[in-house]
Amino acid sequence: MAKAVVPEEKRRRRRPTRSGTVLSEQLIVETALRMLREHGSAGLTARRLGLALDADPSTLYRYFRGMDDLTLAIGDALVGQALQGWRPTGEWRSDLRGLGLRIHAVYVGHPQAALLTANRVTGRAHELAADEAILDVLRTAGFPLPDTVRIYHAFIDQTLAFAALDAASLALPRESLSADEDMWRSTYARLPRTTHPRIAEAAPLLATRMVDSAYPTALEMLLDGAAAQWEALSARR
Amino acid sequence: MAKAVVPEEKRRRRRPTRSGTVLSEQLIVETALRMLREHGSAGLTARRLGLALDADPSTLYRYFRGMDDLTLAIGDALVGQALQGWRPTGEWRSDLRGLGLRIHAVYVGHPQAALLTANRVTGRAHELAADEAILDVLRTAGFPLPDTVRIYHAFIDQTLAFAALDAASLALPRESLSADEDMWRSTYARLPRTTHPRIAEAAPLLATRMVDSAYPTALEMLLDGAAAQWEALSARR
DNA sequence: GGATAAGGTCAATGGTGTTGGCATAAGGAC
DNA sequence: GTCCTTATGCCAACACCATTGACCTTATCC
Repeated sequence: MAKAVVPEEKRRRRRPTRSGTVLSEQLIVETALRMLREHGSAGLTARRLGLALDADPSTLYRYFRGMDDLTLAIGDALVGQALQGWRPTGEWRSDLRGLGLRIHAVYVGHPQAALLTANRVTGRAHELAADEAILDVLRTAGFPLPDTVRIYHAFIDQTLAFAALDAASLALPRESLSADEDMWRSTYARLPRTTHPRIAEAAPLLATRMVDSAYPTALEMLLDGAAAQWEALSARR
Repeated sequence: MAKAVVPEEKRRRRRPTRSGTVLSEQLIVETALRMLREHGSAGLTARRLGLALDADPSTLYRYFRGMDDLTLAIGDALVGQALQGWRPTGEWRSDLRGLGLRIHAVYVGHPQAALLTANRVTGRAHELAADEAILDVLRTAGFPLPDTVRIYHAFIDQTLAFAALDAASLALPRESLSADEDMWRSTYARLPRTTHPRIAEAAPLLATRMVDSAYPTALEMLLDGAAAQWEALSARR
């Protein structure tokens, strides 16, 4: 077996599978995303994916070096989806806010996939495009290079970190096999006031609060910090 | 086989394994932590853990309901380690800072384990104790219940989210089997200026910056926000 | 000292990713 | 239109995984 995988743009022969479907990198990733949504983040297996595609599992290795490579491709597809149709307005603050919320929203919209990919560095095309876009927004706004890099770092890490965490809390309760079933109701709300008074008094509020994401608030605080820096800069000019 | 696992405090008979070692929940978790550090986050398997303990893999099921249950126990051990020796000073701001940095530090100190556990809700003793402590700090400081819950939510989510992300970037490069090998040097630094000008110009700075964690900065901003709220509160009194 | 059952062990089941060898048909050359 | 090359799908096999039911040994209690 050839160790190297033929890159998508070099593919010429499109031989249909036994049952007639014609494979492609895109079709495989899309099917994988659907399977993740339906079967949970542990439900993506080579055999099942082959079954869903009406193809032998080993065929996947003509398109990806392995399941890990496929995982990275799925992650990059999410980033690409987030960037789709986005255009810079020229106002750095709303541009960053838009990018952050878009990325976060797409990940949260595919929680099972996000769980697998949110803390991976893919190095693939869409991820590079996103990084380039963020850096460009900051540089175009006039931030010096060191500030640009610092803000970029905080921004992208915060976005991805919250995306992963929020995805996890969305994905896990639906995992049919996972034992994490609504821990907030089953455990926290039933703690006796004598041993855990603070949790007990806060339990009702916690139950409603913990469902929402803290990301929008945290993002706005980060943008506030960047804005303050920009003010200091223009004052010194 | 009994479906129920005998809880640690109920264990009475301590029968040594064939090779003489005496098992316990604590010993298993400690061994698992060591294996995670040595073999990476995918290197913790029942078979290998059994081998390391000189016991049959199936013995583990006398102590945990399954590998997932063991994972939660590992996570709770990390939280316990973070809380060990911590005492509230009465100054809410430094108390929260201390708790956040401690939790983050322990997770980052066990990256492979953190990767597995950081976005799980264990509902076990140490996690409950940590939540109780955070809530108590805020309530004792005089925050009303709704504010307490909101700040608690942002604080714990941000801490765990960054812990997971930072752990991932620390753990993956050492994963022997993972293809993610120093992506920043191998891919980002070699991008041509023509297609990715912003990444190209920032590459040297990025390479040094991206190694550090953005958590301390983000934590301080969160505390600033909480302090501003506290000021507004005391002004209204 | 004997009874009881906790807890360690064995063997088996059905799942997983991955690979080498093989067959077949797609598409270029003429 | 026919032939050749080889890309690409398929099959069978391998080594690993978690989990479980039955068995047996021995620590602990009375």
